[in-house]
Parts: sequence; C-alpha cells; structure tokens
Amino acid sequence: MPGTPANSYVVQPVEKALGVLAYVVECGQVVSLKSVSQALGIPKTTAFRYLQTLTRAGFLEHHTDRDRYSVGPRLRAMARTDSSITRARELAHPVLVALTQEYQCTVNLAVKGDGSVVYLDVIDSLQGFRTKARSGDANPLHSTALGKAILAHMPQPEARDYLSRPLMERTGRTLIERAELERQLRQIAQSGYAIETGENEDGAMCVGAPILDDQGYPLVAISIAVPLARMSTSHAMVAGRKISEMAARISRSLGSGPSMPTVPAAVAAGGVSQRTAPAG
Amino acid sequence: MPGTPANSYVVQPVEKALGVLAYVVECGQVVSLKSVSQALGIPKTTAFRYLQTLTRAGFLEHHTDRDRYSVGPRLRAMARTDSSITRARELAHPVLVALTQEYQCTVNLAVKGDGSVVYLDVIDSLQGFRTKARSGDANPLHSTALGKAILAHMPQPEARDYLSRPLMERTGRTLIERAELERQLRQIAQSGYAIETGENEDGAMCVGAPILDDQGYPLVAISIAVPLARMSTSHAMVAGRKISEMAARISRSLGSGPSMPTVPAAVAAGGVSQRTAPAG
DNA sequence: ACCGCGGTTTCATGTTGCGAAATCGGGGCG
DNA sequence: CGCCCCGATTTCGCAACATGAAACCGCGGT
Repeated sequence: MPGTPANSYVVQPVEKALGVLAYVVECGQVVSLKSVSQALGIPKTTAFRYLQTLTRAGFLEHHTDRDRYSVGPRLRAMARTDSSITRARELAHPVLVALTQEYQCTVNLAVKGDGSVVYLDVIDSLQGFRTKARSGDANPLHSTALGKAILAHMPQPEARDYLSRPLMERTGRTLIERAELERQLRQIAQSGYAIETGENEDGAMCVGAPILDDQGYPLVAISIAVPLARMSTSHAMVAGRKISEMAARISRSLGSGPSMPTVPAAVAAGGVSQRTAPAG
Repeated sequence: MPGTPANSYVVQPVEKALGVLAYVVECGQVVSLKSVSQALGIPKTTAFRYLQTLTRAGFLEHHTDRDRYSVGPRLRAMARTDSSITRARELAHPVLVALTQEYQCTVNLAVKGDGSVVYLDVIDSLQGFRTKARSGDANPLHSTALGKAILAHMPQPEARDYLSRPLMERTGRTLIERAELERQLRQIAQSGYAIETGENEDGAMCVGAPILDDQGYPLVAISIAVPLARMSTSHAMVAGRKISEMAARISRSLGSGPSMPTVPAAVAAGGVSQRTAPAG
C-alpha cells in the first residue's frame, strides 16, 4: 500500500487525530462519532479512540446526553494564552523601542515558560550595552528581573512550587536562599517592579515589570538591561517606577480588570491569590 | 512497568503529541526540541517526530533560524473560528428568544459543517409548532432555509463544490436541480434571507438568514420554522427582511466589516468572492 | 416486542512507532 | 585556524501498540 510516500517524520496517529480535532472545530463543534468517521474516511473504531483521547486531554468536550463532541476547555485556554501573548507583544513593542532610546540599552520582553523566562523580543541599542540573551533563549525565573517580576505576581501555589525546587546559582550574586528571595518578591509585588543586580549575568543590572493578562496572571514581562556600574539603586528605582507604569498600562489594555493596578499576588505577607477561583 | 493502567481507549502517540502541543503554547511559544524533550521527559527522537508532525499539520510553526517552535496558523484559525461561533451564539440568543415570542414558533441557530447545517440552539415556542430538528442534529445545506442562507453567502468555489455533489431529496419539494437551486441562491444573496417551503420536512416552512464572521464568512445562520399553511409568501418576505436585519446586526457586532450589509458572495450572476485572497 | 442504528468492546494481526546510537552541522573557545 | 561540544537529524532493528473487522449492547422509533 504505497499511497502516500510518507516522506518524512510524521507520526500517523498524531496526524489523523489532529485532523479529527480540526474537523470538530471547523464543523462548528457539535459532532457525532459517525460524522467524524464518515467525513474523514477513517473507521469508526479509530475515530472513537481519537475522540476519546482528545477528550481526555481536554481538547474536546464530550456531551454524553446526545453523544456529541465539541471544543474543550484546554483548547480555549490555549487560544486565550496565545492571543494574550500576541497582543501583549504588539502592545509592548513601541514601549520597548521607547525604552531602548531612553536608556540606550538592551530591552527585553519575555514570557514565562515552566520555571524559566523565554525571551521573545530583545531590542539592542545601537551603541550601548548588550546582554547575552537572544530571542528564544531561556533563563531561570529567580535570577532575572523579568523572572522575579513574574514570580512576584504569580499565584502563590505556583510560585511556592517553583521556589521549593533547587535554585540554580548563575553568578555569585544569585539569590538562592528561599527566605531572602521571598522577602524580595513581596517587595516586588508591592512596588510593581523588580531589580536584579548581576544575579543572572555578571556585570548586568536589569529592571523589569510584569504584564498581566485579563485574569491578572503575569504572562510576560519587560525589562531593561544596563551595565551594573552605570546605574545607581536610586536611579534604578526611578526607572522601575516608570517601567512598572508602562507595563501596567499594557496590562490594562489586555483587560486586566481596572480594579488592580499592580498589586495582585504575593502582596501582604502571606496573601494568597488564585488565578481562577476554584469554583470550577 | 505497570505505571498507568492505560485504563482506556487512549492512543498514546496522540496523547503525548497533544502534551507537546500544550507545552509549546504554555511555554510562550518559543521552544527548542531539547526543552520539549527535557520538560516532558520524552526522548528527543520522539519529541522531534511530534514537533515535525504538529508543524506539518500547521498547529505549530518552525523557525528554522534558531530552531524554535511556536504556535502555528492552524491553531490560531481554530481559535478564531471557535470564538466567533461562541460569540455569535451569545449575541444571537436574545434575538432567538424574541423571534420565538413574536412568531410563536421554533427558532434555530445552526452552524455550517461540511455539507450540512448542524443545529446548535433550537428554541421551541411553548404552544406553537415544533420541527423535528434537535440541537446536535444535522440537515443538508440545500434543503433548509438555514443551509440555503449559508450557501448563498459562501465563497463561490466552496458553494460550487457542494452543489456539484448529488443532492439528497428530502421531500417532494426539495430542490435538487442545480440550475434552479443556483437561481434561488442568487436571489437569496441579494435579499439577504432564504425561504424554504417544506423542502426539508413536510409541512414546515422556514425563513432564515446568515450571520457572517469578521471575514464575511457565513459561519452560522438563524431561522424560524412555521407550519407551511400558516404563512403566506408575502408574510414570509416581511419576516425574512426582519430576520435578515437582525442577523446583519449580529454580523456587524462580530466585526464583519461595516462595508458589507448583506450582499457579499454569489450576488450578480457570476460574481466571485474569495474568503481569503489567494495571496498566501 | 421487534428492528435498526450508533456507540462500545474484543481480539488477532502486522504495521509502524520507538528510542539507542551514529551522523551531521555550527558556533564558541582555545 | 582548527578542535570540541552541543543540539538537531538520520538510521535501523525490534516488538509494542495502533488498527479495524466483527461482535456486542442499548436505545429510540414503529
């Protein structure tokens, strides 16, 4: 059965299941096993298994009453995450450019990605200082201004989980003691910006602030990176306030309820914040 | 290695690949093969194949420069489709209720789904007439007011494709002759509403109109269903104009450019319309 | 009570997904 | 200038596992 030359490294079950997923979505999301099987020309047993698998993974939802499938919560969540990030990048871009010009330094926009920040946009100043990080690189959460800004605005359980893991020591200044780090995070949650003094890369100081999505979750963060020697703490604080304000403006554009300026998560010693109420 | 009892009908490659997909999205969409492999604990060969498959299917995008993966156009398209339909349903609901009350009859909201309309919402009047269709059911495009309204506003190539297939004869009145049907579709495209006189179910007359998404594509349609005997053609035309107007208002809320009231597709004998210019 | 249609379960089969290891490629450092 | 190392591809043989025909079940209609 030569048929398709199977040119490449395509895993057939995956490919077909994705076809099923796409079909369900395109079909306006109320689909029976039979129609999937017929429309895509795959035996119903197989279609059944794919629907089952997709449902279990939360990509589809199974309405047992009429035995129909529709798009599931996981897919919706993914869509929202993606569009939030995309919008945040778009909104942030002019801000990043402005920051580069003002401080003559590298500015970063990064997303949170399991235990790390991943740089999406890195804009270098023409003449100024440059850091090692390039778009696509990843760094620990606890050793960067970006990451600390995110950590400080994260729901408590998630932050706690991260902090309970061993923290990599990137430079001699990296904060690896949990109590110390948590103290700083609380302060960041209050002030709305994070300062990092060579904790990730020797000689580089960063000042960053989080951008919150419509649920108040710190999806991305922006920062400036300057030579450690060039900026005093008080200057950094001024910059921090400014950056924090810019980030907050973007958060507001993303729909992060007008009720929360910049103090959602870890503020107040043991304050607990939930991204989504456990209401289900 | 008992581990998971694999209780059920889950296809492992699919499950794992969905995990990879979710990871890429959650990670803020700039991910290397290695991080996927490490984070999910699957050998890199396998991760590679999944990424490859997901990319080929358009669910991911592969940035060859830095060898990173991010969310692909297909996933974005799915997300938009879903959210459009969801919004359309929400916006349409009060309209449906109003129509039920006004006409004392069943009203429908259906989506287009490969060669058929699938009923999403069916609201019955308390006392009045009821049709067979229930939420989740499907009917042919050419035999229902809903379907004809959609067909008439569909991009020409897609409509042509459908019409070139054999058309099922649901009742004695079903239009199965292509020329005749096309003539009617052109008229529907102009007037903005479709009338069906017992062509899908004996004794039931329907009047329907399409709701266009932000691309001008007829994603869903709404209709009322009354006993064939109860409504004259002239009454139906009045109702049609009203329904068409309501549908157009919803289309506008969905962002269907303010430049097109109700006449996008098949209008004017051979007019051609493209959903998306073939530029891609 | 019968019939038929869709969904679920079973089961034997061989296709095909898997992952260790070898290969390639490129960027950084000496 | 060339070596080295890391990460992405490719190869390849094995048996795990996806597959789909067929049997089974439950329901809704007649």
